[in-house]
Amino acid sequence: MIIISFWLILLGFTIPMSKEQRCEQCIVRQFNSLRAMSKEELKRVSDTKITRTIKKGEAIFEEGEKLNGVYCVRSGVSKLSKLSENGKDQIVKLASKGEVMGQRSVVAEESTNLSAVAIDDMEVCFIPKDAIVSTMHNNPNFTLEVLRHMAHDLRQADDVIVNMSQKTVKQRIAEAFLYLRNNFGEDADGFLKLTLSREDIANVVGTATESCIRIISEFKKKGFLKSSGKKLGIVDAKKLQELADGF
Amino acid sequence: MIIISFWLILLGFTIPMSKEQRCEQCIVRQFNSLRAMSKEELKRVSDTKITRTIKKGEAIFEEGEKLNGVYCVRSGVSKLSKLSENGKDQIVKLASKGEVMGQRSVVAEESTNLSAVAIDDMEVCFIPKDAIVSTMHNNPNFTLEVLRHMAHDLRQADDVIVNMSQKTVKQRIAEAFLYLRNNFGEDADGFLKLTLSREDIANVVGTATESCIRIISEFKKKGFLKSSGKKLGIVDAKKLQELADGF
DNA sequence: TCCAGAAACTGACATAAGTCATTGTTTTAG
DNA sequence: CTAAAACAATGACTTATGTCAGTTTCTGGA
Repeated sequence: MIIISFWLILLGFTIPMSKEQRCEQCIVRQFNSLRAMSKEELKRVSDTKITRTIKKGEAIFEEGEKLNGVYCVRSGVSKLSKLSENGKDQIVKLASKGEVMGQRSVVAEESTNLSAVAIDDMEVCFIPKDAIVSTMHNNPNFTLEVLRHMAHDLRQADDVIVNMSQKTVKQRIAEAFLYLRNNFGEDADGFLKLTLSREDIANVVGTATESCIRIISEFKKKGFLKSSGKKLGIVDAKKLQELADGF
Repeated sequence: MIIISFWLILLGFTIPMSKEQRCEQCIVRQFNSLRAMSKEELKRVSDTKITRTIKKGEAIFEEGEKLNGVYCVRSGVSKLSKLSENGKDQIVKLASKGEVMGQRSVVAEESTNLSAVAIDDMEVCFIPKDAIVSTMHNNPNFTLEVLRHMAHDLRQADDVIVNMSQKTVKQRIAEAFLYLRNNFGEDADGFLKLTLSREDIANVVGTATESCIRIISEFKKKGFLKSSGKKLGIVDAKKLQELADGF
């Protein structure tokens, strides 16, 4: 029995941070190695950072590009997606404040397999490859922490594969909503803070937009969800959870 | 356009080896770091190995177990699978000669999320956690190589997720056969060397056994596959490839 | 403020894939 | 060698999901 929602696994998790966060903290936290990076290393990373503003809908990088560094999200949310052969986007992860995008490509020295597109207006900072690579060469503990983090991610990818191939679209949509609430929160009126288009939700769960809309409508009719304009909110989390778990 | 078959990605790849292979070579190759491990380290790994024989159908380890080491396959083939909530097994990888099982759990210090069951009679050797962990602590290059390997795997896991959610069962079965031929080879008569049950094939592609059987029958009727007893062989690889790519 | 384009929604329909039941065919253990 | 068990095959049927086509509702910019 899987205890942690697989959407939580699929989409990663947000790391809470103060407003005064610095980019190097993104790296440190994402790589899970606060103690493993020395002061000088932190400083070097900090010195080389470049901040960039990205408008809603704009791309940060595209599938196939060679990245010569990683991007750390300071504000806003980005979708990391991959184009399938039939022309559909599959969203593999939603990256928000404190998360790093592009590490895998930098570590493996391959071009990215994912595109990053802003869902909101965003602010990201760029950390050049060299800063990371040289730290890894000089600091074994840092590398080890990164390794642990990746082993963990890899293990969870298996869970996603199982869920993708064995849960119904309805179950996956129910989980997606619970994930969105748990990770991006809800406002005072009980609506989800992060508003995704139906198409984006469909691309997260890997289904057709129409199917997604139909199931959302059904959930609204049954009183599991509510909506107001573009905003969606969870009414009956328990029922959604039951549904996601297969009754 | 994905060039490498995603089954190749999903199931990993076999590393060719001589009969005189030693377990430490499994580790070195799997971790892709022949040059990164010193002689003494190799010796230590070699000294601590324990060889075990496993009969067809027997489990090497089960989902949820804590592993205190990794297993290296010397002969035979093992399926690494995960039980889904609805009681079906999803095969995530087929591990054969030269491949290491359980690294992720050891590195991440978590219990396994996968079960390993022998498809053939097998011989595996066990390398205790300590041997690996101490090498990682003392040899940064080794760790770095392991990290690169994992970053690569993680990237490919995304591809599998996309294919699982966006290809039809027929496409996935076609790819599975091409994968089996490319990675386990065929005998003089053109039959696949590795014979999987229909149920196992179904569990690899994530479908019902009956659907799998039906599609295999269809492929035989159309002259893409041939069979003789339990053995299956590819007749028209080009057609299968076209089918897998979506015509 | 109004309009154009995007997004959301709905219906009708086709098709892929799962389930259940039954029978035939191999394997394997005794 | 034979019987029981496991595996493969097939038909009939249901259900889930995708596709196409069209309508309504939002939303941002001139």
